[in-house]
Amino acid sequence: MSNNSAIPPDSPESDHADQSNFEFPEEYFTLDDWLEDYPEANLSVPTENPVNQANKVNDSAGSSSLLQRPADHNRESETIGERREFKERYAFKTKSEVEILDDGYRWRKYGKKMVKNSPNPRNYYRCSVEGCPVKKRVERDKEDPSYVITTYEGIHNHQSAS
DNA sequence: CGAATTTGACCAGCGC
DNA sequence: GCGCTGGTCAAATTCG
Repeated sequence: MSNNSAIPPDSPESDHADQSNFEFPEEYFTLDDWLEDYPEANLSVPTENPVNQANKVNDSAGSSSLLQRPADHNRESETIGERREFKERYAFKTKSEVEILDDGYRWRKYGKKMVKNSPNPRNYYRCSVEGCPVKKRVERDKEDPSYVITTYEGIHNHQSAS
């Protein structure tokens, strides 16, 4: 953690469940930032090259630029010998007390696992809507339990159902 | 009653 | 070849 300078003292977690105008907390990090703090994840996570991945970078006030659909982010992986199905992956680090942030979609927990990188368990969620290949991975920060790392994987192909 | 959640076990991939 | 970590599924349970 060396890129965070301004942390809002307020954490809207149970303020309101408005799926139509849902907004991510002001404090969040991109996958790139996440990998900076968790270089080990880069080794385990089959992500692409983090070098040209900085196309969705934000400066400080860009809050909705990351919330857009990752349509421009999907691309086939070709690289190294074996081609693997590239999947859209978005990691956000938010300051929340609860990991069940209502983002407008219904998530069904399908697994819990304890990772070695953190003393905290990692929760696996999946979209309750059939046909939605979207998966969500929620994990608490190993140093700051107040922070929650939410990793979205996939794209919703249906309207927000709640 | 139905759906969602829980925990445990199993499986797969990768490393050594 | 074996071990480890991570991920997923399944069955049982609980809540609404």
